[in-house]
Amino acid sequence: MKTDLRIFKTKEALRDALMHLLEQKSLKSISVTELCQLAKVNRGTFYAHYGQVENLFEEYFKTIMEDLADSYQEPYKHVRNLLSKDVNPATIRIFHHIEKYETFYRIVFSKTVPLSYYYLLFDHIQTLIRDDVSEHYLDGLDIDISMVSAYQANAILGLAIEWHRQDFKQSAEDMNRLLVRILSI
Amino acid sequence: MKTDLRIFKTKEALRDALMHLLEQKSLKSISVTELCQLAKVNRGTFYAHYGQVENLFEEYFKTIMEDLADSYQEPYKHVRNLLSKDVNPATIRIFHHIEKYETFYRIVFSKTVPLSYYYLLFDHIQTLIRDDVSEHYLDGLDIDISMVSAYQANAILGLAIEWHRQDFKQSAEDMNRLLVRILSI
DNA sequence: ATATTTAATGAACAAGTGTACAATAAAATT
DNA sequence: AATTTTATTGTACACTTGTTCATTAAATAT
Repeated sequence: MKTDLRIFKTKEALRDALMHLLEQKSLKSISVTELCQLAKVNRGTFYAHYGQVENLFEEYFKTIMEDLADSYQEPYKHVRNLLSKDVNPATIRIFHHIEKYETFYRIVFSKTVPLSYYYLLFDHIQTLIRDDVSEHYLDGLDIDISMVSAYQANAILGLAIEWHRQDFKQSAEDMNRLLVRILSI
Repeated sequence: MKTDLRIFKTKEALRDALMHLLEQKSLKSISVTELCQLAKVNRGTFYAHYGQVENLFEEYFKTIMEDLADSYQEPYKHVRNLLSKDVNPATIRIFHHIEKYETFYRIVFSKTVPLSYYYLLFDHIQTLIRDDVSEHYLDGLDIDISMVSAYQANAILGLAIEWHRQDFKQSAEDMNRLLVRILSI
């Protein structure tokens, strides 16, 4: 059962309109009314699919998260585990992923955006890290895997936040090397 | 030059009204109108001081952050540095602080709240940690202190997020021990 | 090709938002 | 105590929000 063509078209029109508006103004300042005017979609139609502008953004979010998963999986083709003290910086791809979607992450890390976006990001990274942690770190240790992965996932996000705060002036390569150095302290 | 008594009174009335409403509903669902009705303050007066309900909450935020600073400073009276591998769990007070203001932190960690609150919290912890890091960790190492403190501050916040997600079922004491164990891995 | 299903539209509603301004009242100043 | 300053009030306005529903139109199924 595929989705009705009309639904596909309206969602597409709304997504395109949102992307255009995001180049000019912040997510929070975009009203449902102006979004629908630009997309040439009835306001009632918008509410039939989404409750607020943020929900529309979250759909776009998911496509980015798929790339994130790919980016994280990538080094596994080459090395055993990621968060060890002797990992090769070149194998970490997460900062390259952020660099690739810089425009997107400037929104996700902006102050006015709801915390839910951060959590979506956090969740993904935590899940990706969880496997690492459980396989390589905690052999036999009685310790909550969720906690350890939350700790390490958010630590990396801390670097991303600081990177954003410093206006992404470092290269993704720099950030990789930095992460590896911190892990080795 | 002290503030006008009238200003003090209206701010107090608004703060009290907000606290009462927060016990019943989420921050996001509180309208300026209902807040002002409860506080018996004209809506125009609210807009003279704050732009939105969130701004009012941020004022309350600051008082909590003062307690956080005290909580963090506390162990310094007893030990050298906090984030070492052999720190005494009893000396870490941050989880106790969160436990003390659990109602507040349930709001700060809730999904619908703006990311700015998280940043306020992050900033405070990062600043508190920065001194630790610069004094004890990086002697002679050429590494960005902001990055290292961002890494470690957010790592701790990762534990707090996971703690919140597990509905604060662990005690603050448990969280302390957990942090120390993770640091020793 | 026609019938059926279902999504989009337009209009209307009560409610909240953000702003403006003259009138009022309360606090600070003299 | 009288005067000046300034915060609060009440009212009004154009606008956005979220919802409802009958009508229209597009897509799917027969």
